[in-house]
Amino acid sequence: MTIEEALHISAKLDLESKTAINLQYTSRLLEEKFAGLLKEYDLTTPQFNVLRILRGQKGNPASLACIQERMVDRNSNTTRLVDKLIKKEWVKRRVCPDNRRMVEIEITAEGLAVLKQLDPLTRELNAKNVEALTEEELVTLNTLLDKLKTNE
Amino acid sequence: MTIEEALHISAKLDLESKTAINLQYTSRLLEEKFAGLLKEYDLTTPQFNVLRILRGQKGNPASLACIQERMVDRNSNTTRLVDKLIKKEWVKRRVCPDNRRMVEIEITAEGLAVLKQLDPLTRELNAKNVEALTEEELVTLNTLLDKLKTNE
DNA sequence: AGTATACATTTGTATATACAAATATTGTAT
DNA sequence: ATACAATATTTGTATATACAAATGTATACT
Repeated sequence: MTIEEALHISAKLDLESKTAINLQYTSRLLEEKFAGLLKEYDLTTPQFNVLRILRGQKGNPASLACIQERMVDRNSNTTRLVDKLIKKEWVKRRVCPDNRRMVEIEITAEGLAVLKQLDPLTRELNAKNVEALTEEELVTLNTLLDKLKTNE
Repeated sequence: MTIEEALHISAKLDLESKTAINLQYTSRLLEEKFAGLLKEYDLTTPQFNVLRILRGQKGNPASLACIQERMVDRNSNTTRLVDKLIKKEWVKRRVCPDNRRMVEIEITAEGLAVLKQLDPLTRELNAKNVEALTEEELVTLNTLLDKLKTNE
């Protein structure tokens, strides 16, 4: 399906705009499916990302600023995002003893268990979402996306 | 920049997950820049998309359902989205005379003027956002994205 | 020490979004 | 005609998000 078909665009778009729009549209399709899976586990995408970041810390706690820095999604109000996860007891928070301005956030055993349960499911869904591409095409796509990001 | 670097991921991801995440992350970078431009013109991304869809109608009005169908973004509550645009006088709404359940939405001259003003700016921004890729690479990227969408 | 500045997080508030239920209109079957 | 289902939109409500201002803590300067 071309992006013109998907959006019912008749006017001819320049290649650059077409690519930018296509990227966002395609991404949105994947995001929605992913959000659907997470919802079954009472998680939103930003919440899931926070959990994943915390697991990546391998035992070390992370500050709020650290989490924000690594979020894929818009990251405003990480405080309240973490509040939700605390209420579910998937993370815990304490004031950093060395610097009481900072806060140390850590994933709990329950949080790790949820992620562990989700791991095969997210892997499976991701695989399904990109199954239209061969391995070689996946490598190419990754390379192009990485190149795009160097732009910053 | 690889996606592992961007997200500070040390664990090795399978190629499929990596690609899915990379796609969403890269897309988000573009989206944010685009939203920044629109904001200067008091527009959100969904609002901009509605205007663009209406312009694409070339004079024919569109129903709410028609707009929803064509939206790139999540499309819940198109009613209130259109309300915002009406308040700015960039679109107008009237009940469809043939079927009074339906509503006919049309872009105004002011709305068209705003889009016209934005056209070169969005084109320029899109071009800048993908400038790291050659024309050939852009074509390849588009092809891969189109292929990915056939999955539905 | 006292004051100003920078830093990290939290809170207030306005707006946006998601989801379900409600409303209004039309089409269909009896 | 009447009742019932289908369609298109709107509204209520809870939650999420964005942005700015506020809070509390640490650092630097005099």
